[in-house]
Amino acid sequence: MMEDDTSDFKKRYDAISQLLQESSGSKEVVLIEGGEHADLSSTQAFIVAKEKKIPPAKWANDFVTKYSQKITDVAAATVKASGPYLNFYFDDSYLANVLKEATKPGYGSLAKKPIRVVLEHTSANPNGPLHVGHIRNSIIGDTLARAFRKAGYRLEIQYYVNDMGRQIAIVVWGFDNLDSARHEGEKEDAHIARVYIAANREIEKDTGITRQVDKLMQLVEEGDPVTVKKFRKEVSRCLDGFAVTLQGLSVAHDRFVWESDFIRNGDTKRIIGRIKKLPQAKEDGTLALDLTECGFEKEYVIRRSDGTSVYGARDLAYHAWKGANFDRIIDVLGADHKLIGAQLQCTLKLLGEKAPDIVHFEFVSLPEGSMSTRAGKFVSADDLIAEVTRCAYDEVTVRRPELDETARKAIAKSVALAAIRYDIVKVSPEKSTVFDWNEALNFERQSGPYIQYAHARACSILEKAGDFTKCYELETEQEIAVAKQVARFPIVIGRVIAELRPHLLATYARELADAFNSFYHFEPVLRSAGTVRDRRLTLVQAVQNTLQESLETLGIDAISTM
RNA sequence: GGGCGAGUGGCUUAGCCCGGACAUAGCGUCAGCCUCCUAAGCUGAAUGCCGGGGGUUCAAAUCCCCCCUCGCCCGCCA
Repeated sequence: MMEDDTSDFKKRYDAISQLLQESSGSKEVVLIEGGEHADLSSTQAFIVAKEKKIPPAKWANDFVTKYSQKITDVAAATVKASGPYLNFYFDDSYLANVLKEATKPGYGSLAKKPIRVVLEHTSANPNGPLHVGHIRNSIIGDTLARAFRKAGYRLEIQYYVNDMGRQIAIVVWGFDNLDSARHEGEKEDAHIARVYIAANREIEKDTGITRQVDKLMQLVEEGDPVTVKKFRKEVSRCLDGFAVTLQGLSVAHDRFVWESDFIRNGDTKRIIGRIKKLPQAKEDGTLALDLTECGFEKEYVIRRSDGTSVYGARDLAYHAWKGANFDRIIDVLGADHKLIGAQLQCTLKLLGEKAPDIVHFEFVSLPEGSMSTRAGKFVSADDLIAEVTRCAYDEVTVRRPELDETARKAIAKSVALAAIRYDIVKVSPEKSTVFDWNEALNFERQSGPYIQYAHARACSILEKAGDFTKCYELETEQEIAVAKQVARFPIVIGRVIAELRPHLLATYARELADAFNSFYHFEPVLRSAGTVRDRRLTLVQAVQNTLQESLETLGIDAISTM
């Protein structure tokens, strides 16, 4: 297992960084990834030039003559000046060490940490099936969760069930008042959506229904047994439907936390009591908070004038509970929750509670406009999975006609999952997207199946090779380029965690596959002999293992044939 | 009106937080590559005032200011 703070790369980085600081006498040290130029690069010369009025290229040259030996001694690297740029090149032991680590199971795992993290994602209202917008939340959240576990954290994944919202009250009203029998073979969440859409149409025609819905909400907050039971029943049925969808996406939760529990157990009442005592509290029929110090113009309402709590109050109770049981809280939320999320963070800080880190993602819309469960305007995740799986099956059938149907179906299922998850996770969360069937059904480059294919190719080579002696001394440019990509994996895992940006891993996996494919076409493995064959097979094994670990962290099956 | 996010070749997209050496890749277009380890692949070509304008800097896609366009939010809904 790789220790993140003692890795070979980090050691060399730190040593070089130290020498740069020493030589420049500057507080600021610039040491960056060298990319195509070198293993590490520095533009320290420009800083020195500014501070000491020494021409940058001259300083860089002087550094090389004065520090070459020291660099070799402490970091096993050579340094060259390229004009004002300093380029550092690690010696052969670097990539040899990388290959040794990368061929071990679990490569990229970071040191175990005693930190307990709770990560909440998806948490969609149970009033209709998950659609392509919801699953952006699920996939970002699940990928992040997998990365946290890979990075050695203790993690619990939660789904916060909004079981007392207006939407659910509307659903319950629909079941009480409309023709609402389930159709033959209809999935439970789809059934609920149908009733929800119908109920909303009735509300549009007759606004008097709104009062009946309000009454239901009041009853549920009071804990009226019959009403509570009705709410629970429909919410549970919807969650059963979600479970099928989420399983199809390889997305798992450890715990479902019900919003109404925070009313029942008194937590909401207690947190309202604490909020009342805050200097920012304003009680005037309603209970509200003045959050101008956090930059919010409008008051944040906690309790209605009729004495009932709003969603925000329950959410505060939920987060206080999370804070009491975990060291760190992470929430994955849509961009529409930015304001409410910031208000939540601010209020928790005022209360002296842990505030969550919130990962926001922008909206997914359809070519014809934004999605709406109420209007029945959405592409459900179930339809997406079904359609992508169908296309994947056709594709497998064309490519591998010799396989039996069961095998082709199994591959199609994994390929479809890869296509969907990758298509969503590859885009940075702050980009709003328009759902595109062509993109979703594309299994070529920059897709999940492309990376799976590179992995399957590596598996195939290893299978045909049989036993071989490990050899860690690489030589050709292609081999070295691939190994350098392999080396980045633990660093990428670390960055995904630090920046809460899972798409970095998606980009990385694609780049590793690119490098490997290029190597594959230029350097024969099985047709080479002796140590050349051994070292290339060792490299293929490192790539196979790294791709497998990357894919699994992305929640994609690392299949060995396709 | 205010707040947040986005704007990168025809389309999609990385890089932006933390400024540096020819701006990442895919789709599409054009030209090639399967008697050879899986062609869901590889190679090459064309296509970019990195939304516009100022500024800071030796150096700006990246930092600062202004403007434009698009999305989201601004409820005693959740």
